[in-house]
Amino acid sequence: MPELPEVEIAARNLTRWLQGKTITSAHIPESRVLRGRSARAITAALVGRKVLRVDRRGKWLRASLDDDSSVFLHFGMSGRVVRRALDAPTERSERARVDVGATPASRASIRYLDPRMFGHLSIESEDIAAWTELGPDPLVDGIDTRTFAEALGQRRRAIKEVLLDQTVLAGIGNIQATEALWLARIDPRRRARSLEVREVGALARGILRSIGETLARDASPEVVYVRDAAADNPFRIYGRAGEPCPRCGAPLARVVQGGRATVFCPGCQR
DNA sequence: AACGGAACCTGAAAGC
DNA sequence: TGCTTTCAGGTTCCGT
Repeated sequence: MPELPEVEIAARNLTRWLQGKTITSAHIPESRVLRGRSARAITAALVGRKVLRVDRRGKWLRASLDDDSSVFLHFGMSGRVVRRALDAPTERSERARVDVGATPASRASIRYLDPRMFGHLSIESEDIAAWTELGPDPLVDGIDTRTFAEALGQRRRAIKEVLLDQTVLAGIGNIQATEALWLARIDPRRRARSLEVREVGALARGILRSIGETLARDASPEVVYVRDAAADNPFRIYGRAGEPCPRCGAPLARVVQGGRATVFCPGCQR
């Protein structure tokens, strides 16, 4: 379930699990998530390498290894990383596994799971275009309103669709775009270039707020009681078409833009 | 160049 | 209950 906040959590976890550690073994079956090299070649390139650091930009992860190569990982729609005991059984959706740790207490198995296989995993000697061509990352770089406004001013498409373009801002997905537009009271169907400067500012704040709240929630999962219905969907309007707008009470509407569902409030998003 | 739509996949939930 | 349909938080490619 990966937009920027989830990938940021994964980056923090991978840093804790892998930074400074040497990969003692790797188990990688052939699958379509692997790019450029065979499973066998990727496995061989990983074993014996130390992980120097893990970085995130947008929805991409980059693990720098001690031979100047890097692992690039993208979660697609259904990717995630987990830590398991060394002897935990292989899971159906397991696409890659590396084992680390020199001492018995520190040994662990880090696994990339991805049932739908829309993700990407590759080893590269240079940064890939998908990484270098990303726009500013809201968490890493912040959002400069002037730069953002200039980018939006060149686009004729709907603002919602433009927010999903990773070269404008990196890391925004369907949920964050939907939530941020609601926070900013902007109709997702408006052309990007039609936004006033103050609306661009409101949108930038909405994006940072939505990402920040999702991140805080994901980083400190509260105990959720089974009977608590709100636990299912923590978002303000995403996935809530037909329900009353939490701000003005009008029924939330659903439209499809660029093949993706958009929920918005016809009452207070203008 | 820019746009809409299809394609790539599996699995969970909703519908009948 | 069980089969069928729909939908999913992403990206890329293809034809217009």
